[in-house]
Amino acid sequence: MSRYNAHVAEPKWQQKWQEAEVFKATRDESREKYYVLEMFPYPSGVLHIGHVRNYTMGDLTARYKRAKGFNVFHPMGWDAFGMPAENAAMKNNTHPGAWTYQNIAEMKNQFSALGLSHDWSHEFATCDPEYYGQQQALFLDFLEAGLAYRKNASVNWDPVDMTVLANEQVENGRGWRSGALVERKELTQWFFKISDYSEELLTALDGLDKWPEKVRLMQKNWIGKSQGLQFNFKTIGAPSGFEQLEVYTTRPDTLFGASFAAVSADHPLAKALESDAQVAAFNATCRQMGTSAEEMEKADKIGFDTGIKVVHPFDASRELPVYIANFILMDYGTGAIFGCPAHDQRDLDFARKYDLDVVPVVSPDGESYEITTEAFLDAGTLINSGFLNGMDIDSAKAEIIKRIEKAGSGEGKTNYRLRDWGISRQRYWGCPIPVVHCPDCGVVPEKKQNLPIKLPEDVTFDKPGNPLDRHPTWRDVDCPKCGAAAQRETDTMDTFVDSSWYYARFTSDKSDTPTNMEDAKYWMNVDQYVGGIEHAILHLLYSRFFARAMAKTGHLPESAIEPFNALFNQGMVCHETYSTTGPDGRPVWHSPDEVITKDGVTTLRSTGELVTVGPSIKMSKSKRNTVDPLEQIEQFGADTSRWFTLSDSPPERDVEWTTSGAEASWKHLQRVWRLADEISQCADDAPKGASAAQALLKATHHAINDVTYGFENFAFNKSIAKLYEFTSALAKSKAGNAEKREAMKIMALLMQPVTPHLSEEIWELLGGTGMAVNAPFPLADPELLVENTVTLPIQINGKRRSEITVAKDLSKPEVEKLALSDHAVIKALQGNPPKKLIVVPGRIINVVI
RNA sequence: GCGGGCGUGAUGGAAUGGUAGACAUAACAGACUUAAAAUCUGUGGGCCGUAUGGCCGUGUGGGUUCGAGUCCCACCGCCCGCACCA
Repeated sequence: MSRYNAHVAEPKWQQKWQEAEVFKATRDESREKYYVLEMFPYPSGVLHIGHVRNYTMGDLTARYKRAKGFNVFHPMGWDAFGMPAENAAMKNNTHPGAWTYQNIAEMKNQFSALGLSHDWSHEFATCDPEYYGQQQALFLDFLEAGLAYRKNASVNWDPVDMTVLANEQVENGRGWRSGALVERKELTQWFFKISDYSEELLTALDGLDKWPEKVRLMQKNWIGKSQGLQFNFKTIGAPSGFEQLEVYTTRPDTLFGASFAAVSADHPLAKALESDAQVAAFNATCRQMGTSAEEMEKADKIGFDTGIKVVHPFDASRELPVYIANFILMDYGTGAIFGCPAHDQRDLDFARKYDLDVVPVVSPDGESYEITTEAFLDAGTLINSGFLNGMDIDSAKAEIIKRIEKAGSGEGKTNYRLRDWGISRQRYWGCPIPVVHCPDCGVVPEKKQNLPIKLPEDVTFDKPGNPLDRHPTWRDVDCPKCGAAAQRETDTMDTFVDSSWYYARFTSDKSDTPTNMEDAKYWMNVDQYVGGIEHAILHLLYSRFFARAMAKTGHLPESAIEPFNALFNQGMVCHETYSTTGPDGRPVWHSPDEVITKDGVTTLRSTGELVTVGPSIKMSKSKRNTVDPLEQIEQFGADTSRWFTLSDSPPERDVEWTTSGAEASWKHLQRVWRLADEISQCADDAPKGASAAQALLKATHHAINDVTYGFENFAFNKSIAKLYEFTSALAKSKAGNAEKREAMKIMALLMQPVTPHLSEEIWELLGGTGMAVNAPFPLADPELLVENTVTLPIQINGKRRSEITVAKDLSKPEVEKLALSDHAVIKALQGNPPKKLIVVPGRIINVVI
């Protein structure tokens, strides 16, 4: 009996697949395509166990769909720009490019060891000039279409990394990489006009029915649509140019409850008043305030009374004080509000502090009442509100908007939280923004024939900041328009730009335009996208915007504006933690291979010291609870890792990596191999018994049916469970060897998307035609899934008491008769008729007494 | 604060409103073995009972239903996202 040796079999089959180019996809209009894509990795140089899970799931889908007859497109590439390369360059005195391409080479080897069915012929890295040159072409088209523009904006500035950070890269007021306190800074930056698509990006979410509900909701909240009224107050005592103050509100119905107005410290009015030292000092205080969650929780509402008043639009006798307040955001609405303390908690807190009026204008019962410490936010009837009295909130909103619009001092307005996407980064290792700054012509787009604008090779990272900025021979150029001495834009693009269209580039990666319409029409959209939930908003929202912008500029068909038909977010891989107590009383973490568990006691291998076993949490370097996928492959082979990451836990949930679980997977695969080996060594004898053969056939088709269901529905753990069952059934079967051989061949094909190498070995051993990877996926025969008899549980008053086995299509009256003659039922009825008798055909019987 | 999700054996988890705990892990017992490993077989929610069997059981309390892990209401706990968004 031979033992299955993964270390020999796996490289062998990987090579055979490669030689036969089985995963190479070519456009073929006569076949239905299926585009499977996993979020492409950052080439850190190290394959993580999380990659294994992500790419195994995508690979399973790709292999399964291939076996189902689809023309599967499964490309792979590298998200290769970004700061780690610059940091490595600084640390090791290398070039970011050299470091990156070295990592790519290493990671590609590690990926191939997993036996993934990628079509590498489309491979690119986003740092290839052929890729980012096309990205520059897209930028120029976006610029021409008005989708890219430059403006002065207040941005998050990381003083250590010396670059702008996106809002999401700021955590608790600190730069996510450097940990430095982030500063607000006014800079002229490039933006993409994603806000043009706010409404469309929101409404189109409804159509993404194969996306997780959670992701759609997160995007919806992120876009943050609100409907309200934007209008002008007349001011009294304001500086020249500020005769009016424009505010935004979603509660125009509460206008009669207004007791103050407030503006942001960054509002033009607040700035105009800064000649007053007190105002300047107050504004400075506001700007310094932390933006972290706890700080905001604790922060008091503070305000500065400017002495300016605004006049109530419907009661000229009422004048409201205008404050500068720390809780008003400049970049939402108009940066100015009116405060209605009775119906807004913040306004109430503020009013209590500065002793302002609190007048309820919405009442639950139509009667007036006192507001104490909590604002009233529910629905109700308008009171204390002149012409609005007696109306409900919606009518009152409509009425106010109507009157304000009639008076010409404002209009109903929809606002979105989503802001334009700032893409300028003061970094070297990114895609250069292809424009030139000319003293005479201003901002001049680079000519397309000059693309790509390549990054210079001769750069140093011995100083902080952007090396492009201090690279005169690269920076100083002639103006493309007038030829005068000018300077290149030295900012590069946010790396999220790179990943916003790579899926489209894969469809025609050699094209000298960003895409090729014919290819894009055939291959787009991505039918199944697989990746982590951490990209729920940014990457996926940016990609949705990009696809629309590319359609508008003629680079994608209209049908591809939602680039990902289906999205799946896989869970993380977790592991127990192991710690001992160090001399300073703090925990010392140990890696899984440093400890040993025997008889339920976990100790250190080296010293025998007792180890505290912590809960299973996300693998991280700091807790040292990582397992190295390469070591796992070394020990058990890739198929075992693939099998284990898919078993036990549902794909969307976190999976716990245990040594025993990995070993058990390995043992099971060995068992399958042994079974196949035994079958291969027996002559095909005459059928032993028709009933055993029939039972095996039925078990086989149930397995086909159930495994298929799991593969189709991202319930891979259930498919694995069914494969375990099928293995047991086959091992115990008394059917003849010919029947067992057929069952085992079907087993190999069912397992092929999960354990492709082992499947090939078994397929070959049992004389399958060609390679298993090219064999069609088995199809269940519906005839073999139905049973002739069915066992019906009998409940008495909803509790299971007995069961009867009857013919599948026995009539309901017959079943009732049989049920009533069951010994448990007779005993329970004691001669009385049942109150009710429920028979659910093929399911259950319930006797109510 | 707002929004969303989840609570099932020692553990990961199964269960179109219809026999709760499939499958797997850990554990225990047995077979094989001089022994171990490997392999195979079996037991496996709790309590009572020799047993047929009975009672209880899916975070807690209620409800709908012939029947609830599943649907509805309230509460408790945990997790995630957003957060001074007017």
